Amino acid sequence: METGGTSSSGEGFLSRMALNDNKAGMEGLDRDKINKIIMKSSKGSRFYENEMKKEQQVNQRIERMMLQKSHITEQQLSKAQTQVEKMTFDLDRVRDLSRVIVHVDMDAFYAAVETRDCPDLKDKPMAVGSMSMLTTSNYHARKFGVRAAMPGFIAKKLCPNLVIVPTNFDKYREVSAEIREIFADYDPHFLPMSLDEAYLDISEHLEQRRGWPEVLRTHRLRTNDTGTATSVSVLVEEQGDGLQETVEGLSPVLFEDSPSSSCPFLQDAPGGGAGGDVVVFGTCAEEAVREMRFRIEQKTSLTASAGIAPNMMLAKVCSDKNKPNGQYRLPSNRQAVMVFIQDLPVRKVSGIGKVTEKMLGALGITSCVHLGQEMALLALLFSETSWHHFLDISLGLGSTHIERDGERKSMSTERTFGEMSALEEQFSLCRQLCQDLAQDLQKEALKGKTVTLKLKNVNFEVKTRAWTLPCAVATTDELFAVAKDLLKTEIDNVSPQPLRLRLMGVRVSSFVSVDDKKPLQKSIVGFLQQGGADSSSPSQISSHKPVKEHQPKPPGQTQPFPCPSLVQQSQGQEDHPWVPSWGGVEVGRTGEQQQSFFQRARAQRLRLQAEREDPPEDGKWNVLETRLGPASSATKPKQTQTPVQKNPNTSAETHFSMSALTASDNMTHASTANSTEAHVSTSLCWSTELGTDSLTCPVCFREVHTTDLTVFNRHVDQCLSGLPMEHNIHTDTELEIGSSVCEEEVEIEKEIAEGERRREEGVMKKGRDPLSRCMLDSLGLRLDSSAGDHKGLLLYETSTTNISLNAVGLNPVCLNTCPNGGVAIPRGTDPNILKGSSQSDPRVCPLSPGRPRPMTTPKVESHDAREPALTCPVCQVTQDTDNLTLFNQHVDLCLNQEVLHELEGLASVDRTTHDEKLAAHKGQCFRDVLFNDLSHITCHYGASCADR
DNA sequence: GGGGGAAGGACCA
DNA sequence: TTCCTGGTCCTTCCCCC
Repeated sequence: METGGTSSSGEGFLSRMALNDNKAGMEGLDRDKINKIIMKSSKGSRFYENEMKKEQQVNQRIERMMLQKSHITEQQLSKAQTQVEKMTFDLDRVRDLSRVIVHVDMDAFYAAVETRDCPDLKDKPMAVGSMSMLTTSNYHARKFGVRAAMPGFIAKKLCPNLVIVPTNFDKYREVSAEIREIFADYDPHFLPMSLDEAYLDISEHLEQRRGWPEVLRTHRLRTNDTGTATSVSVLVEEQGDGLQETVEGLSPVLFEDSPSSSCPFLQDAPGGGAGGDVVVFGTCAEEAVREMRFRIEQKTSLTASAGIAPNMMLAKVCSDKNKPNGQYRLPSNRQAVMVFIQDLPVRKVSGIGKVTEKMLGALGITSCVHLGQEMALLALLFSETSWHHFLDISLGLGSTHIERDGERKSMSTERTFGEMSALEEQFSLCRQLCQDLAQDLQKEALKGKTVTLKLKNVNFEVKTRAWTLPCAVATTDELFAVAKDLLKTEIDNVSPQPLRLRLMGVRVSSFVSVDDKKPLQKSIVGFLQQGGADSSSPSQISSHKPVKEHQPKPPGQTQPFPCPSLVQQSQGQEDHPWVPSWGGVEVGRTGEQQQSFFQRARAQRLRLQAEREDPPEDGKWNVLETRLGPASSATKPKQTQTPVQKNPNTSAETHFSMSALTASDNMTHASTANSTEAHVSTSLCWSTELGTDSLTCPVCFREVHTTDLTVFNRHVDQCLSGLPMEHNIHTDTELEIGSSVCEEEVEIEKEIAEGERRREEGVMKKGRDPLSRCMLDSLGLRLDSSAGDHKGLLLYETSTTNISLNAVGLNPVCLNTCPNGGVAIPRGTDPNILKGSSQSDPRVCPLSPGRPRPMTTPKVESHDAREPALTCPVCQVTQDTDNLTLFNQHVDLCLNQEVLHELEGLASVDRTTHDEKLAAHKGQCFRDVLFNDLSHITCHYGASCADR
């Protein structure tokens, strides 16, 4: 078949942009004339330039292929031929011709619906879509070369009288639902491919149908207002197994010459078509399909075409054979299939697009018969997957089993727009997309681990950037936390030039296993964010099973952020949906917002999980700083301690440095001294105060008498690190004081490193984990020597029980003896936050001195790890297992129940009172704010930290 | 060398 | 002036084990 792909490169235009007339109603057009108009309209545009680039890439691919072909020896070819023949024999032997598969496709669906609802359009060339893009066109328009996937403005040049009707998907969905009701009568498990198309396996229906009395195959003809019948269906007798081709009347909606009332067979309908009022259909496959199409037409006034064949691939091709308003049956025998395949152009086969067509064309393959002849060559030039597919096609093989309820692999949303360069707009859109996607995910109760950002710049170059997390995410904030970092990376990559976008999309994939698809548990974080954008959204912190997953390394320089933050945004961002959260306070026109301790702790947990799966190369566990990946130079992330740069596109009021966007990720980062480490500073840039001689620290709320943003940022870093009040720095000269804390951290790190080293050497004993000791020491707490081999985790945050205890490295032995009697704080937690309590009694919450621990998890009275039975510390029921994994799962479940219970209790928290108390804390140190924040959780126990 | 993630692209409706 | 959207699958490259 002569196609635009194989012959037009020398004709002065791009073959990939040439008219694709591989569509019903487009036969016999003046392709040259149409192509000239298309090229004239497109040439010089960015789109055209990009298409040219793509065309060159395909040409290069073909060149490489041809080069490869020239090196193939006779021996190789002969060997491949043997392989192909063997495989052909095997495939033929198991060929399944027993099923009757039907592919039904509505004729020019959207256009037909619009024409039905507006009969004036019937005689006019029309298309559905916009000046930017058409989704479909009617058959009048196709005569001008106007087709789906063509920009409206080009279509207008081809056909100046073209009427373009905007899409109305709600309407199409309604009609689609009506059609699907009919499909279900023939195959309750039919497979819808889109609103207007479906595959059905009618084998079972046909078996039943053979025994049906005539009355069950009789359908009444709907009449219009004038009493004339509207059907255009044709009835035919069964004709054995020969090829049957039946072209019928055209759609009454689409075509003027619809032979509706004059249809002769209605009077002479075989099998008892009674007086033109009713139609009786036969029992064979064709009759069943005809009946289906008849009913569709009677119900919707729209026509459908259908293909009947022994497999899906052939059925699809057959449905196109007699379009519109026709059907074609390919008999179920090998000979008929092979005859049918012989002259079939490869492009007609679903799965072979313009690129594959062009590549095959370069090898002289245009029809399926060539495909079979050159299979040995194809086996040497294409991947196994590809040539196996080609072999199937050449033999007329396809799927005979309609895959029902196929599992969704990904979900995404994307938007195309005019050029967008302003950062605020980009981040705002990014958040909007995340929000839309989160809603969609919620509808299907899905959560995924891979978040992908798709960007198309004004030159039509598409980039995708993905990040895979250790646990599944689904909420707006979680998605945005990742997406915004990916976006920021791309912005940085082109900086100082703006990122000029025309499309942005967000996708989630790597959905968690079916077991985890149960309705998502509401987390406390989500709960506390009532009033936020998706307060009802479930949170996806939960990961019952310990995640055993390889944490990918950043893909080279293009991935400056190995683990995008998962720090939640707080509420109150309506004015600036993209405004980042950082350090517990958010700044912007929306004012100051508190970020909960749990949000930060959660980010730490995620980091901890990541580290547990993939320890840093140097073998050290980061306790005090946010590690952003291996420190190897090849993958070392960018330093993003960005100085404030006034963006000319944004007002001073709304401008934020990009560094602020990631500040929240690094809440616990305490060391600003170690500049050689790959980390992101918690620098904050607060341009609302640019131009004044002092800046107010959003952590301690004090004025810092400096206009040097570097100095100011360092101050904020220090505050965020949780330094005691007396060490806070409020002038330029005082800044250096903070370094003493860094030394302390270095000491702790050293000890951790030593401990890890010793552990690796096998000299460590249970309960002597240096990290635990270090943490405890730093807290002034004592480690119970019987605590078992918990990995340095001291616990007190109770609300995160939807993180598996396993995931944070705590086993039931630890649970039993852990001074907190319950839940872990990941080891990444900043000890400085905990220090202030200076508690020596491990049974007392360090955050709430003098108060009982908030965690009410009952302790196990006695336990011996050697005993086969373990008693659940939550429900107190002895479990009939000695398998710790199973036991842990049970404890997880119990704890989750507890959390749900707690959530109910939380609902009664008096937030107003709390907020008032919080306001009173202004001016106090950040640690106080954190403690106060915790009162959100604890006050329902009657032990609010704020009361102290 | 195999497995798996990331990125890009082909293809479809 | 103006060229979509949402999804799946495949290929290639690269890193890690």
